[in-house]
Amino acid sequence: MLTPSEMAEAGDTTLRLMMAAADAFAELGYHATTTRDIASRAGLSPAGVYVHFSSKEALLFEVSRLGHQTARDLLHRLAESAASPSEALRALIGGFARWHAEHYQLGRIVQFEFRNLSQEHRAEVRGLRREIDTVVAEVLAEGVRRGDFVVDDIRGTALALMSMAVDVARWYTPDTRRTPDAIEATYADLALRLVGAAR
Amino acid sequence: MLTPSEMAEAGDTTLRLMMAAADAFAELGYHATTTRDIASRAGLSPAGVYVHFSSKEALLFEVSRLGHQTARDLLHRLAESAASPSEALRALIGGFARWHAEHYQLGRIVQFEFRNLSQEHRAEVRGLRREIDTVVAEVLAEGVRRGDFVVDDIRGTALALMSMAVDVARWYTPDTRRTPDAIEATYADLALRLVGAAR
DNA sequence: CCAAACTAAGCAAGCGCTTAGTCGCGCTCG
DNA sequence: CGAGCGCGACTAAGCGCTTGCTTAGTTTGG
Repeated sequence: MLTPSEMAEAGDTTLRLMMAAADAFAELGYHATTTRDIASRAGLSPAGVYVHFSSKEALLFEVSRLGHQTARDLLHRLAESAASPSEALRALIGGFARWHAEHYQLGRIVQFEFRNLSQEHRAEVRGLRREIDTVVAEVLAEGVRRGDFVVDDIRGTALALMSMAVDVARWYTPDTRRTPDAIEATYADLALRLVGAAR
Repeated sequence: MLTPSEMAEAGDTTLRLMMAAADAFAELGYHATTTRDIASRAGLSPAGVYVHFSSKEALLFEVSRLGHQTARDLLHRLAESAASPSEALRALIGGFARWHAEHYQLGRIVQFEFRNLSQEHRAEVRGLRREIDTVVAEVLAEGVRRGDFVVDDIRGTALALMSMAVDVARWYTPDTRRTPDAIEATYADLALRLVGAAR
């Protein structure tokens, strides 16, 4: 019998492969990562990858999809549990920035490896991206309607807000001085400033 | 004799190679670009690249360095010609965002291909990056000193400001709806909001 | 006639992926 | 009950191809 932590470490081989691929893609980039590298990080022979995934690109797609779904679900949860547009925006941008720090590997793949997906897979992921953008745009629209925010270009402001949070994945590493806690707090404050929120 | 536009098109072969490489790296990414691709975009045989550059990485370095220097010089010019910290910040972030749209190929290489440089070349480019960050941080500090800006974390705010502008290179393409003009105006306004500038 | 710019041909290494088979485990059935 | 069978997980070996880069030679302007 395995303890829970052994379970998590040994895990299902498919999941272990996805974690290994996420690590490698984030560290080296998709094209600089070899299938042999992924296999050895997961403790398999080079051929072992193809028992679980039909191609290297299919593995990227599964990792990218998981990342997008996780991000979308996080944002939905954060938006729903907020009492006002101001609180929602704080939670959204703070939480999203924090997520890009804590899960910077997944974040990098989501944000920077999109172009390496096949055309069909890109189309599928685009749907998830639209959902993500919509969450933010709706909070902005509601805030403007209630007079809490002063924003002339909702889509443009939403884009800039997301840019701040997304870019965290580009510079964050575990030995960065700033903690995820501090990042969350900073970006939540900055977000409210960006929408001219009444304070 | 060549007309100026023919000069620019034919150009010096080294420059033509750098432009071809910038196009290819921006479109496909460094590792997905082959030296054969760069050569044919520049109208040379595969071997012709190595008359002018010792390796594919050396070519990336020259392109990256040119991009960093151009960006740094632009920011210096913009900061110097402004009469107040508010005007300086408007010019810096608006101009930087605009630059990342108009020169999104160079921008992508500067921001997203950094990790593919050799260790020595990374160190050299890091120096240029520090200069770029310092320009923004100094404008923020001066604005805070004069009481024009209200900012508690200067480095953190500078980082977020740059993130907004840098991220333009990730999503911008020539057929984007938003024009560089509109992007400049939007981001200049957003920058002033981020620092709580008196309006 | 020489140096610099360029090319045709190709080399060694590494790539994604396949093939042919081994291993071990649960299940049937005499 | 246990011999044997089927099957999914996995590997050793390697195939065909592309890669970055080199070599040996040709062309060309001064």
